[in-house]
Amino acid sequence: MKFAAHGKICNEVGFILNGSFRFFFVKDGIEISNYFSFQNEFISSYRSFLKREPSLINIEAMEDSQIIYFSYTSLQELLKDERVVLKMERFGRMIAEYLICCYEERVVSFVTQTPEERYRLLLESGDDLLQRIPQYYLANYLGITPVSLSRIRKRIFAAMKRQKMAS
Amino acid sequence: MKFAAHGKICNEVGFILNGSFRFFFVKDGIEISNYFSFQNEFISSYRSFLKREPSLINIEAMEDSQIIYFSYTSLQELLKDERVVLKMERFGRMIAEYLICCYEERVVSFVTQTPEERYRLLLESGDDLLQRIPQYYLANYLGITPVSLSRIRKRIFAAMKRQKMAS
DNA sequence: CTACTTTATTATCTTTTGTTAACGATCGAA
DNA sequence: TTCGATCGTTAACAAAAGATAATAAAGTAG
Repeated sequence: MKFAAHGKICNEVGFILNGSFRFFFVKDGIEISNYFSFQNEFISSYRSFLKREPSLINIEAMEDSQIIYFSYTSLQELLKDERVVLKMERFGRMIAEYLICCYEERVVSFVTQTPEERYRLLLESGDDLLQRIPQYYLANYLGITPVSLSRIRKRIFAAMKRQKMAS
Repeated sequence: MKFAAHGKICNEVGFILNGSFRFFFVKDGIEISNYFSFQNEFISSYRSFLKREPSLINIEAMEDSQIIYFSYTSLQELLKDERVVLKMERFGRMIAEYLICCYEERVVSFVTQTPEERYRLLLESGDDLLQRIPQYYLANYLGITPVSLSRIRKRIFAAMKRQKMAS
């Protein structure tokens, strides 16, 4: 299922009940995965939703998934009722703040860490991501090619093996 | 002037009246600049401000600057008054949404573009950034070293010169 | 189980980046 | 003006990443 598409205005904000979604771009005809969301998370091409501009990104289900969502027009309808304005403002704020925290950490990692460091930290965190998405998606997520990630893995696991031998 | 410091909780959200601020990390004793803000922009280590957690980033004035700001405690005070809750919710939402748009574009550029492409696009955009910050800050911002940026500039300007000769 | 497709690894080669150090250029203070 | 510090460029080398192709491993459908 496609939730958002490049070049089209994103008219919904969704909440994943179960399943998983992938955020990606198409560059030179190749898909580059950028982010992954699982149950109990909000998804949206939020910039497009807010600014009413064509989306930069695509969002697509990776498996059979269930979501609930509200549309931009239904949000506008709701906001005609004074009594719900406050709650919707709060709701919008919470979604935005949730997304900010995701983005901030991600930008930090790109500026301060090498791809190898990013992958090491992900390994140490034991994040679900490692189990739930294929390695070539993960490579994109880290900002490198699948081939390069494979080499990084080789380096890391060789080093771990040496450590084990020494102990 | 220091607006936010690594390891300390950020208690303010500021708005720049004039001047400029630099966001940076310290890694292995070296400062890595990550973002820059100028007049009429909001600044905050917003994740720290929201979550009441130690800041990951530092924010510091690059020149004499004037800002107005509100503190977390004054925000809490304000929110005791029912009549301002709505406006503050909206205000918080607008700040969060503003920051999201900055971050989203930045993450996209890291995943889909090479450092050279990022610099080329910045050149083409004619962004003020190019005039207002030194090149070694810009290098950090692009995720590379100053030496590497210098090489990229050489490549680009050599290519431009060749194009000019041909025409 | 086999054949086919997809994903991961490995190899080779080229390009780019990081690191370190040297060299100019620029700017401000003495 | 001169000294010193800072910033940008360049050079040389090592390390890492991209591109491409071949191979191995894993997963799927028949």
